[in-house]
Amino acid sequence: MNALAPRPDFAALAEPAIDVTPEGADYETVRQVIEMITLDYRDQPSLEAIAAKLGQSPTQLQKLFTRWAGLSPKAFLQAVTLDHAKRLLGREGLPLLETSYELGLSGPGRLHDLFVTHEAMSPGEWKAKGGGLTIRYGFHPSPFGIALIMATDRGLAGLAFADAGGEREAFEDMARRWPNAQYVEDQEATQLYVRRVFDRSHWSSDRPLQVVLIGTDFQVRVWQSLLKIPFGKAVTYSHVACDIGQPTASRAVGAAIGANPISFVVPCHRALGKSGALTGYHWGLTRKRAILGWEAGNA
DNA sequence: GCATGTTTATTGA
DNA sequence: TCAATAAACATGC
Repeated sequence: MNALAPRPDFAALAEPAIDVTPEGADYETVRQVIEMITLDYRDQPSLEAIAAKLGQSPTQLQKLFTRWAGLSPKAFLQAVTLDHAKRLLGREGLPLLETSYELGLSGPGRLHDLFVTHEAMSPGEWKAKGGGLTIRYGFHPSPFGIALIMATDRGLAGLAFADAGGEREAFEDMARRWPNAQYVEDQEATQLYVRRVFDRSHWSSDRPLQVVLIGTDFQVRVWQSLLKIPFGKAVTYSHVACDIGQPTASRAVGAAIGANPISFVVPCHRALGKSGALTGYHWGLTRKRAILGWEAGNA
């Protein structure tokens, strides 16, 4: 009774059913710019050279990028350097994590930015690997590429990113986590979440976003810890390890963070290596840079 | 390069 | 089926 769960028909998945927001359309361009300047940082390509490669005029590109990130390309680059990252990490100890915050499993977690109430699955539900669960999903344009949203009737359960053409891959990646769940495409249901998550003007404590954390006990503890990191700030993997009371488990923490199913909402992008270096990101280091830089520009 | 903790895959009864 | 064991990791010295 595994692997027999009906899989959606991707051929029928066609083009985005909703209108593409400017930000959504821009990301592809932005992504290429970031990739280019970070990969070839050795011989820092000029804005002009980059624009030429993308077939756009330098001024146009400059404007597009600034509108997207809130930062000029140059400032953006500075925002993701080691030097800046160290500043984000704050002074020694665990400065960000011991803020007033109640850890009750389904209590309203007080977030600094995106207000979220989280709820963990019971061990039994976890063991069922999604069995008996109906998950509605949909693809939507987002400021960071195509976003795949997955939701149960108890709240948001998954958020993945994909570049154009990678939708199927992203779906498989997510579906693997809960192999026994029933998947139903429902753009209408998931669209609500996209707006809530990616439009900061919709972030409010009045109507907190409802999310469901589906994972092992250890993973859920790590994710809850991540939720305490304020917008535009960052911590190291070992900070998180200390916060959950296992200072030597930083590597395990890394693994758990990597398994986080709700990227962006659970800010896995705000975890850095101790040196301030960006270490890894399930959905691509370039995207991690993009999100971090975007937060720097919108802080 | 080695210690580290958790999860997942593998093996052998 | 199940437990013991090994291998894989978004780390940190």
